[in-house]
Amino acid sequence: MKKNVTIEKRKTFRHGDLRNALVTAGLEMARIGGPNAVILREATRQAGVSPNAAYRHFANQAALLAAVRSACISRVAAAIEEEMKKCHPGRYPQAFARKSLRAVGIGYLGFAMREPGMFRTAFSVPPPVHSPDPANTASMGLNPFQLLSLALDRMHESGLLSKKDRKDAEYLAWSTVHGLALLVLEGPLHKMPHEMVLALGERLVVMVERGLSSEIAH
Amino acid sequence: MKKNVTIEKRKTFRHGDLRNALVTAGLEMARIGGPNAVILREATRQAGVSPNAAYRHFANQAALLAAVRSACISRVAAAIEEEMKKCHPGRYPQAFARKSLRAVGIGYLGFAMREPGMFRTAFSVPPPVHSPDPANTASMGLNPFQLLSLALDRMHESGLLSKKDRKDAEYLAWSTVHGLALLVLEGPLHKMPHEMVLALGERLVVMVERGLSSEIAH
DNA sequence: AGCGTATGTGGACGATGTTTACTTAGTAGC
DNA sequence: GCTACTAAGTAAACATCGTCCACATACGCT
Repeated sequence: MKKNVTIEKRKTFRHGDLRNALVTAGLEMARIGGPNAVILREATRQAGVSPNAAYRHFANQAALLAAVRSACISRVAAAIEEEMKKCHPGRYPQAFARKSLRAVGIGYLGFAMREPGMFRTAFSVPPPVHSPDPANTASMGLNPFQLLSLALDRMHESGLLSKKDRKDAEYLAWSTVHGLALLVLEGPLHKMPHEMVLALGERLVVMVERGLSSEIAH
Repeated sequence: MKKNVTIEKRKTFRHGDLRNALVTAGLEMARIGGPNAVILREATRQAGVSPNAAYRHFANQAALLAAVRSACISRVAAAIEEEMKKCHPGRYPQAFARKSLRAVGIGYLGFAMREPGMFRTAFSVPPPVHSPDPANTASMGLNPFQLLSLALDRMHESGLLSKKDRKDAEYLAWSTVHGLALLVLEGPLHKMPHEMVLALGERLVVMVERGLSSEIAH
């Protein structure tokens, strides 16, 4: 029934790479069942090791969970990057800026839909995302928050956003997509069909783009 | 050390109101530690009853948690109502509509800041909020989602929102405030000062109001 | 009065996180 | 190359949690 992928009974007394094995196992559990599903004992089991061995690498299960969370955040960042790669700076900086902002929002939401467990794990309880912890980044070296900032900078530089409106705009923009994602993943919008979520996502980023700037209409 | 407030050793064999006592105990635990902190055994302990007694009133701990969640949602609705009571329909329907929408957003966010544990408990995993379960409502008989709908209806009726823009607007608006609340409560914005959160909340509802309608500027 | 049943009790099981004490083997120093 | 240090894994135990089973109690209906 249970396919223990990783228990190929090692022959060395030392595992060699236990810390990583535990995080990997935890990541898979998070992927399937969210943050509450990352069980310390189960991780050691999958690594083919006694429960206590984990305590040589993590202070407690919260520490393990924190490591798993970092990994999840990196995945989010990677998903956003993937989306951002699709937009190139052409001759119209404003179009580029808009596309960048949209990429962040859609990348974020897309990941949430594709990997609900990891997404929920990424954003719960005490993540030090704000401080640029390299463990949270993907290939560009930016965490999701910084990727969003980048997109907003492009908006500002291209004249789409005044300096005043640019300030703290990441919080507003992020709130929006994050809220939709969580309402769908573990909230009352639980059974909303995927395509509708994505359609709402499109409307949402438009709303953000329009709503951020105080220029047009007061 | 531990003040067991409610264990006044009953003399009747029957508790009389155990179901309620358990929910109350659970609510307090949720208030302090969020959904993960509502422990079935602890609830029975506080009610001065053996652990299994709970199973005469709830199928399992998930059922208890569901009841607690409903109570939490009611509190959210009550907080929103409180805020909505402050705005009266005057001679300017549009002003009334705007104030209503703002009331929903601010009431929601305010509750999230005041009662983080209950708020997090209210919106996690499988809440049947969508169906108008009377257990989720407050004095007006409306759950948070319906209160939001009401405010948006006022926007529409007063001409601030076209029929097209009105459609599904509750999802967009809700996403926004909910996202900010969760980012602050259990996300990366964990240590943001309260006043800044509320200031952002103000900007947020403005953004929603401006961003919802496609009339002005496309 | 008697009885059915809703309600509460006691004891047990498996699972989890965590601690304490012990074992093993890789490595650094002489 | 031997030895001693120490990082890494093991074993056994404990407290807590959710849950199941069998049993006890007393409320309220006939």
